[in-house]
Amino acid sequence: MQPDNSPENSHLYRFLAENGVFNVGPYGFPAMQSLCSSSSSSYHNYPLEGSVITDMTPQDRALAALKNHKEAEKRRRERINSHLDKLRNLLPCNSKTDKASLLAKVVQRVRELKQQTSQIPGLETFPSETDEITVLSGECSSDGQLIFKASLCCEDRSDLLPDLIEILKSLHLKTLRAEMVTIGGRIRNVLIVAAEKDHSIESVHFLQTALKSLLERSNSSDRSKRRRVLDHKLIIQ
Amino acid sequence: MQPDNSPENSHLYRFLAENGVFNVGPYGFPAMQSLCSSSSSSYHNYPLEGSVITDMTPQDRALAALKNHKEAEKRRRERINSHLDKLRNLLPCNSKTDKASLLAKVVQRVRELKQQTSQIPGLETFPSETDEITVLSGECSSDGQLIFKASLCCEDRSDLLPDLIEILKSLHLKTLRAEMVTIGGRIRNVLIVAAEKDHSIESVHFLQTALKSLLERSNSSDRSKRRRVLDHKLIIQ
DNA sequence: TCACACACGTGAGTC
DNA sequence: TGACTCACGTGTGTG
Repeated sequence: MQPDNSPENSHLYRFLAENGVFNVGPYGFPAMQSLCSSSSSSYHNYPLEGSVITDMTPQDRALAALKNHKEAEKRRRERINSHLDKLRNLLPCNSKTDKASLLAKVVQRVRELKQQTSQIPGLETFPSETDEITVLSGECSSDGQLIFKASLCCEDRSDLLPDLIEILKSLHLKTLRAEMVTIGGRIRNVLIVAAEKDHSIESVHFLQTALKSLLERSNSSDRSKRRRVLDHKLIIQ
Repeated sequence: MQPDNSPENSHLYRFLAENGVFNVGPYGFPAMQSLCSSSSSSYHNYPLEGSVITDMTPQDRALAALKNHKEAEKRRRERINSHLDKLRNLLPCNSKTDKASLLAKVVQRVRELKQQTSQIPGLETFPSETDEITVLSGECSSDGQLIFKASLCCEDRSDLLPDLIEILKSLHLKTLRAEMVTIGGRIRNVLIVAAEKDHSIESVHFLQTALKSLLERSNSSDRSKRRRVLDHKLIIQ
């Protein structure tokens, strides 16, 4: 913890004091009401808001900005550290492991887990009774593309595939691998797709919502008209 | 980037200069040979090592320490940031996502992946043809315990279970759940174990090596004596 | 202009 | 003692 007589703001304060611009407070600070609260409702706290805004000298403004900056930076640090603490609880390490080692563990763990989930040969491809959508982001390839896996499980219908292809086309996603398994009128689609890195986040998000609407369209269609589709397994690679 | 006329070391430098202790260099720094190299062979770089170590005044020592400190801190930052960059490539985000958002994504992703790997009902528990050991660290519970999963797949033998129990007892691991599946003379053991948080990392490591030696013991035993064990599935919960 | 994110150098604490 | 980590306030760049 920084003591109260710390040299923070030293240059500005010294300059301002030497030029007799204002009377400094007991800690070298001008008396200034802090409206900062611990409530999360207001993300931004303007220290002078609502109080004496009238006749603010440029020096006052600079000081207020500095104070604001200082507090914002503190909030930023707290945000980062809170996530690090979450990761500490998510991984096998005590609360005292340092940031670098923690992040090294996280990298290793994410790689492990990704490898594990990718090594599920049969189970993931089998159609289940419940509707599912998963869009799993993968690693970035060296040429700036993002490769990810999308899985969709729902009632089978004849125009599902054209709809799916339309979605992929409109999102400029390149299908590297497609696996389709149907059984008992249900279908599971597992796609390995490549997206431009620049729009990867948006693509993943858009694909997820597009698949959701696709699934809702399937559910809203008349169930009584359900055709019996021949069970088959199709892998395009 | 900090400009050369930055006020860094201002207090110390001013103090030293005002007391005429040394002649400052062109940037306010005393002329000092930096032996810092970019080679990774020497992790620590002592700026005055190998040069004029004789007649070091206390001020020189303080300055050298400060310089050392500054450089060490820079290395620390670089280490942390390099791990963050790795995570950026591991996740679906471009290189410009800020630290806090990146870490938020990482937390979310690790949770996703952990949930996925835990939801593999049949495949993971089925004995495979090859020997396997996996010790997967899990989340820390609120009371400071680390819960993790250990999986062992090898040839079945009558004294495997006693050996396993012995290992768990010696490592002070509490078995919360044990699942055993045998088929064709092979066995898969999946254990959910709790370890004290203080020794969690060591426990995970020790368990891994203990299981490895257990597996080697199985392999070195005479294969011709292999009994035919009745296939069964046993779940203790 | 200003809110935000980052790197930096530094004081403090820990082992 | 010194090597190490961390929080802090600050300067700077960006949108």
